[in-house]
Amino acid sequence: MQLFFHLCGGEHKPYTLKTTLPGFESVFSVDCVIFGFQDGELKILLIERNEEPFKDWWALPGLTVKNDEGIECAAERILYELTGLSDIYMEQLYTFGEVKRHPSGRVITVAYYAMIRLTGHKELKPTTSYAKKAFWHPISELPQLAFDHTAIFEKSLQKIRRKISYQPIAFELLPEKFTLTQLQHVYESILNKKLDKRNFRKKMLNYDILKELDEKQRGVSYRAATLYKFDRRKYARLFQKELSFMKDE
Amino acid sequence: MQLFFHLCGGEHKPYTLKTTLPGFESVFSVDCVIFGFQDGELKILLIERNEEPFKDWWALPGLTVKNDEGIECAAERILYELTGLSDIYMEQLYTFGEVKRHPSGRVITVAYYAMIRLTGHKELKPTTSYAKKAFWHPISELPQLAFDHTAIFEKSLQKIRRKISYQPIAFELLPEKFTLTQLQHVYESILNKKLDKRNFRKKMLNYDILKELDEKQRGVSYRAATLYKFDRRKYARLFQKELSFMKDE
DNA sequence: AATATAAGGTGTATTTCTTACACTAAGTTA
DNA sequence: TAACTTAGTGTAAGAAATACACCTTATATT
Repeated sequence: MQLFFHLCGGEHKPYTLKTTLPGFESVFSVDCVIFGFQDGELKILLIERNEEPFKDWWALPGLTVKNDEGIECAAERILYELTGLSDIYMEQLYTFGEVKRHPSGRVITVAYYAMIRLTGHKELKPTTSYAKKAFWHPISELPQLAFDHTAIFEKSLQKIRRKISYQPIAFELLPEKFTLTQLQHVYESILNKKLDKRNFRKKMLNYDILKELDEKQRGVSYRAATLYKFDRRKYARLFQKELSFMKDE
Repeated sequence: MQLFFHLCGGEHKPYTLKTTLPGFESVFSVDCVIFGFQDGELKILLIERNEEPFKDWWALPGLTVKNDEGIECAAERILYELTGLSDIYMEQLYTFGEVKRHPSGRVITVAYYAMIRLTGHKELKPTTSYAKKAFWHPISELPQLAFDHTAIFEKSLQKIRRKISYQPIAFELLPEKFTLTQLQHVYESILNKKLDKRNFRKKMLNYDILKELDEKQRGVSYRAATLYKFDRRKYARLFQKELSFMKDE
């Protein structure tokens, strides 16, 4: 029954779990890299911590997994609490279990990444207690992050860079109806390189997974572009073949 | 301080952790899919369990992570205890955290996969207490596995199938010196499809990551093939470009 | 020594994919 | 109506992928 103290670990405990992390019923946590696309840039959602350790630092949103809760569910809970959204594209990224990654004791965290559609107006919910505020940060200029969160973020970026070349995840960041130029910008910001417009369109249309709509973009000055939709049916039909999107260089 | 019982979980406890899993100091475990290549087949190492639950079933080798032990280290421990090998290619696969995946309580497991060189003679060490024996099983005819281990295995296979197309993991399964045909057989058994001999060789040699040796295969009846070595230096030079191995169909 | 056996090793033509590249068209604003 | 800004389009050259069949060579057998 010494379990608790074992879990809290030996040599390094500037805080005990009991005092600093009330309700810490488990040493599993979930951290989440939430990607969004806004103003032509790839961004992630960070919170400003309201608790020790790393009070006032920026961090990835995270939670402790409840004992009767699946890890996946915990990840969905984070998203819901912060954004009010559910039914979001989300994948497990990696599990970080360095003995000393958390200064308060042994905390193993399972990292997820998610992609959400930012329509631009949608407000972030007033954040939960452990965070003062939550903000979208462009990935090109992230602040220093708490814990090993910088490493977690880097890993998530690597992962989506690879993934975007064989799975249609770019669409998760765009509104249902989008222009080819917007889509190209998503690819460009994830891959961090410029793509050729004509080649991009040719390739993308060739996959035959988009549906061209009768509708044009609205509310832009200058010529409006045609809108497209991602066509899940067509994609599913092709899915066996596993497209190779934008294999580049 | 009810922590322990929380962790052991609510509705489902045919066994208590205390009695069935002595020394169960943590609810993290590590399970490992260990791949080897033998007799032209891809195999994995399974143990026959010597303990409840799932006594007498085949299972992936697994361990409980110690409180002061990194997850990675735990994974290496499994390998070492079973095979006496260390310094092995090993990667994290996925974390399985379904609330009910373990009948004795909440056990979150981090799965790894490893690839080892089977020279054919090397004996498995007399196994540890929780296992009666350990055996190499061809992946084409696996028995039913304990817990959710079948799902873990399937995921590992998916992962290496993808990975082999962009990273040189096939070499991890072969002896240092190998023939091109052996290499092709590794690709074929991971991808589960026949490849064209001439195209395979052309492609593989084109990458320029192999070193042709002055040596021939020995001990075979019939014509001996030239031996090759994987050249890590050459590979590192090319690494930026990230080869696309055997992208098929 | 001759023959049979089994795997080793090689090249070419076709098609498909990738890349590089620049101008006209259309809608909006002043 | 002129100026601005983005939309939208095609082709040629090079690279990579595929499909395909036979001769060579080392060993084992007679």
